[in-house]
Amino acid sequence: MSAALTARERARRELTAEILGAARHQLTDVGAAALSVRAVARELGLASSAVYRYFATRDALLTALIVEAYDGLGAAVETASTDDGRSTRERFTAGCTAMRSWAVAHPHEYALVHGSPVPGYRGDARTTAAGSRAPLALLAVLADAAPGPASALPAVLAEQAARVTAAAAGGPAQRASPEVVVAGARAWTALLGLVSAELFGQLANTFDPADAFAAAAVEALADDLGL
Amino acid sequence: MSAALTARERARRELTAEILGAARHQLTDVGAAALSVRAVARELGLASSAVYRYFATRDALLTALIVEAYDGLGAAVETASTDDGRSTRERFTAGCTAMRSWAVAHPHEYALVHGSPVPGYRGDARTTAAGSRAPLALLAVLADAAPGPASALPAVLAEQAARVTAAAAGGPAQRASPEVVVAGARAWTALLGLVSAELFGQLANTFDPADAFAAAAVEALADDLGL
DNA sequence: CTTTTTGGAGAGCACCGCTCTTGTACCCGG
DNA sequence: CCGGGTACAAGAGCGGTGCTCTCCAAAAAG
Repeated sequence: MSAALTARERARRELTAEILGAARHQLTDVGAAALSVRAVARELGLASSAVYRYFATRDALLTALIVEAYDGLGAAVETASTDDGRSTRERFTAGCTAMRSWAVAHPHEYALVHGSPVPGYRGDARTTAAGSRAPLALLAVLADAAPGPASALPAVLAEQAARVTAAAAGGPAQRASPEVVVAGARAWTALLGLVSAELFGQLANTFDPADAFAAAAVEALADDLGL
Repeated sequence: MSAALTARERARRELTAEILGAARHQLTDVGAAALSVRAVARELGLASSAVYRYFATRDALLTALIVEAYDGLGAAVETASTDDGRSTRERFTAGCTAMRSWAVAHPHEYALVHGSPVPGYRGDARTTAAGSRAPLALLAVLADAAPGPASALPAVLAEQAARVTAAAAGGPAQRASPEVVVAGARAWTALLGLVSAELFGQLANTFDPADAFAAAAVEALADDLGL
């Protein structure tokens, strides 16, 4: 009964969406740190107290934006690395490049999810699920690739890798061997570092327009994975 | 004439140091986002307006803390990777491990310098100089190592690498070949990503106690560099 | 039609960064 | 040694913040 909504329920959904839209707009405009509930209310012509009927706290609003950002990043990486006849290496580098492109296009959203965490903030199940999309997409690409030199994995690492494949149940990443999971996680953190360094100004005065550096780094990442 | 200080100058220096100490204390306590000038003043029994005689703005106070953090991190990496007969690989992995240990011990300081930048903040010469210490220390270790497969560097990258060695004039990192500079920068961003992922909660539910993962990642980093 | 629920608006609390004014203590030159 | 200029702490205050409370109108439920 999706059509049988009372006027109130319709209004509630619409206003929730509008608040989220205004918050999104303000996020891309001034960043998460400067995002204020009062400004969102102002943009919509509401009293600030009214917004709290829809999002109990500023953090709840941020959480919704975090999920959106994770989903946007995950979708970008997934579509860029889909299994469509290309080689594993091409799919992997395309996924990495998509990750960087999305981050460059949405710097505040990227900072929101991969920058310093908000002081009192605790991620819940929704955010961790959404946050897994992008790394799992890359892991799915690697899942069928030959596991490089099968160095014996320490017990802790093997067990943690098993946790990852368990979380990926149902997806193609489930097939990844523990060695590949660990290598994939390394590659993912390296990619995070590459993009974060660029966006957070760590490359200023050195590899500043970072396109060439990022391209080389992604290729080197693929090399290191034996692709 | 360091002893010939007027009472005012002495008081000024002491109070500046005390303010910085209180700010440092509050930073490690509640993090940069929640650091407030008023709380610093409260901790010292001052009026908040008095603090502004010593630091013109909250950002100025943060800048001082940023320089401190960069210096602490740089010193840790430098001492851990000093040239004392150990192999290049050992010095490199020790430097990487020191970087992670420092970050784990000082999470808020690490987030301050390598997390999402403060909205309106612009780093000045002091911060960039201090910020170069740690990566340059690692580059110094790599400087004399054989440059891996000498893949022809794109012109942009070669020129940017030259900028790095120029900035390292006088230090041992100056001797690094462009290929080594690029490889070192890749390793540095990878290390940043590794530590950031751990500290910022990106590894939650997967490689959560990250000691084993970090150790494996650092070894892999050394492998990839051909050490 | 009455009662209950819902969602606005507005005032208010405690905090923030920062500025301005005011009164005092110090420093220095005559 | 003492008067003028200056550095400085304090306090009030401005405009902003997140969030809570009360109040009231409108919608839903009975």
